[in-house]
Amino acid sequence: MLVSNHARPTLEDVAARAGVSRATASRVLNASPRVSPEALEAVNAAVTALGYQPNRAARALVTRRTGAVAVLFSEPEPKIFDDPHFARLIRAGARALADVDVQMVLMLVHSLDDQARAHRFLAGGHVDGALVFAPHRNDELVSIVKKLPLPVVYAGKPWGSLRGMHLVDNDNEGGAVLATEHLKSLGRKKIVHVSGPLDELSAIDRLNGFKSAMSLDDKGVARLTEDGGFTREGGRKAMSALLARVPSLDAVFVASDLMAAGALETLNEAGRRVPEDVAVVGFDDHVAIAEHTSPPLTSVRQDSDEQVKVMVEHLVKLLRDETVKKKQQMLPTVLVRRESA
Amino acid sequence: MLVSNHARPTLEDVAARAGVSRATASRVLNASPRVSPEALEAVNAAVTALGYQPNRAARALVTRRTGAVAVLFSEPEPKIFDDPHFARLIRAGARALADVDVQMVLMLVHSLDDQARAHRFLAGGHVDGALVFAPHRNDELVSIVKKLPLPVVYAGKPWGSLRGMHLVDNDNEGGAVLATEHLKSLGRKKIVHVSGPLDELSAIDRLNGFKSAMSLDDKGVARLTEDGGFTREGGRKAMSALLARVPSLDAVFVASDLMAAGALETLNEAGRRVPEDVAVVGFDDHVAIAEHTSPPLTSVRQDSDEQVKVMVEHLVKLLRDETVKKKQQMLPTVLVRRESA
DNA sequence: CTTAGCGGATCAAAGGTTTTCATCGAGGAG
DNA sequence: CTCCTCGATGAAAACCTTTGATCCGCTAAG
Repeated sequence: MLVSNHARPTLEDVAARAGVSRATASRVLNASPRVSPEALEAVNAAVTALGYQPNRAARALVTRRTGAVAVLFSEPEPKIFDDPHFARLIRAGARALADVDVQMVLMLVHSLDDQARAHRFLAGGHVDGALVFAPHRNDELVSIVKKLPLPVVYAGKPWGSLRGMHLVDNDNEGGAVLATEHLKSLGRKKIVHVSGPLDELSAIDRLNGFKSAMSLDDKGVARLTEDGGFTREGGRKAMSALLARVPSLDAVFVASDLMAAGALETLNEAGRRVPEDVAVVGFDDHVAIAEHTSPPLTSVRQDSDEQVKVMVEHLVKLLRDETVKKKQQMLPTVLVRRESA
Repeated sequence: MLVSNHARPTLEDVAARAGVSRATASRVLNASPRVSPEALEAVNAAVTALGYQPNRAARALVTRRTGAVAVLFSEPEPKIFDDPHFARLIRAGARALADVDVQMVLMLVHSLDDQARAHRFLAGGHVDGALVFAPHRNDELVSIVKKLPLPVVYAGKPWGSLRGMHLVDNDNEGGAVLATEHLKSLGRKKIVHVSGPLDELSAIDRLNGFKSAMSLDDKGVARLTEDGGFTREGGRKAMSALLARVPSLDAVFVASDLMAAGALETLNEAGRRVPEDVAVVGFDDHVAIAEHTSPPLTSVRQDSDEQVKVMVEHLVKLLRDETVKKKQQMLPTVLVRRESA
């Protein structure tokens, strides 16, 4: 029967009820081997009887670990968070961390103030580790975090030296090759590319994939690609520019689904039929977008849920001081065929 | 100069350096009035010199407060989190909580397991309070949370009795009236409504607003409204059903922008021009949607950022044991005109 | 001159857990 | 029968902060 006494039971209470000392009770809770079966059972019984919950603060005080990790999103433009990709990452993080019973402390970092706050927070020892999403070039946050004596796992490659950093990346380059090869296999001859902003490494990797699959030199790249800034509107504009520059184009690989949606609008307005006149492949395979364009969008899938899951597993290992075989992991991408190519 | 000693400085160190006792140093940090100006200055100097950061665990242990609040999203269907609305709420929450220096612990609650985990967590005293987003009918999570001796502020009206509950709601009913009156003022005679799922109170409130603005009885409601389930696809289907049932309709008030996007597609396919033949008003004013439909969507704006901000302010007051004048607050909605009506 | 009052500082306890070290008892070896 | 070993347990220290009780040195009132 649950005691409805207002004060929460303490380990002392549990020990008393089980007829053992506080030390033994603690050992049971922490699954120490040096405890007799009888004691173990008695303590467990007392725990459930009293509805005992360890006091996190007290535990943290002595163990010097908090049982929480920070999840940092660095993004200078707040509106980018309307991107469904962001929601997906958060959801995946929440789930994966909950599964291992770790608190998720979410921090969104936009301004310099936010950076300072994040720094204080991380340096203050309020978390045991961090997951960092910082895709942009020369992000100050990365430099800050790097200096801290704190286990960190990055999503994708942060800008700068990767030495000793733990990260989980999607195979952006491989995905881009996949997409481009697919277009080539359809017999397309004039393939162009709408890239993401080149201050993000994922965009660069995708561009590089396109470049190598097409065997392009820098001049070719300059002619056949256009930056769409990872926005829908940017996708529209980039597509217009490419149509003007390469009127005979018959296929386009677009570095994100959102931009691809914009590009499709432009192609429609220009009277080009998809996929008859122009084949289109996107990237992200975000179903909420890809399934609702007309026609539905063929796209490269990167499994964000998996990425975050692997990041969490990786971080947990670091927290447990286990050795990790590979500091930097690469996740495969696959092509999902719909009607646009 | 920062001491690069690996161990973090403690209050004891600060006190020693300032030439006062630990107690005095503590009072300075907590802005107690009973401290001399000299002591205050000496302590502050020591704090900055050492880069001292209070140990959260130790503080939590003695004060019995954690400096963290939980943010709970209860949603049986995980995919709903792809809804941009969700990202917006999270972003607003992160910002508002960071501004008052409170940790945000995010929990997504889908399954019964998740509920149990949330219960353990909240009952375990790991947070000082909670923000709860649980729009659905008879959500078990609400009953669970209600029983806990924990300050909680709800987003919108949770199902069931509202006695003594703290909540911040948008004026859904008022917004629906606004939308409907606007359509009437345009001279429209046959106005119909695509509602949200009627197991969400926000959907019911919007339906009620429509009902009262149109002076409908239940029979009228049954004929002129259709449930679109707050999804794009649902919006399409509901619109089809309404077109079949009321072929002469000349306006529609749709209870969410996402559904409105679907409804617009259906109207296009049916050859009805918007707004000439059918005027359309949405709800949410989610720019990423409303500005990209064709034509751009007139919509009722509910300011989610503001809602969350007010929720946080409200919760903070509860945490400080301040009295709150109004337990239940209602935020106004406004009509944003674009081209669809 | 004594004493009450007061501002300001210190002392010490409390808060709940983990963990080291010592103790205790039983069982095996000599 | 005694000595050792070893496994299980308990006592107590340590983690760092807040806070009520206490104390000290002065001034103002009686």
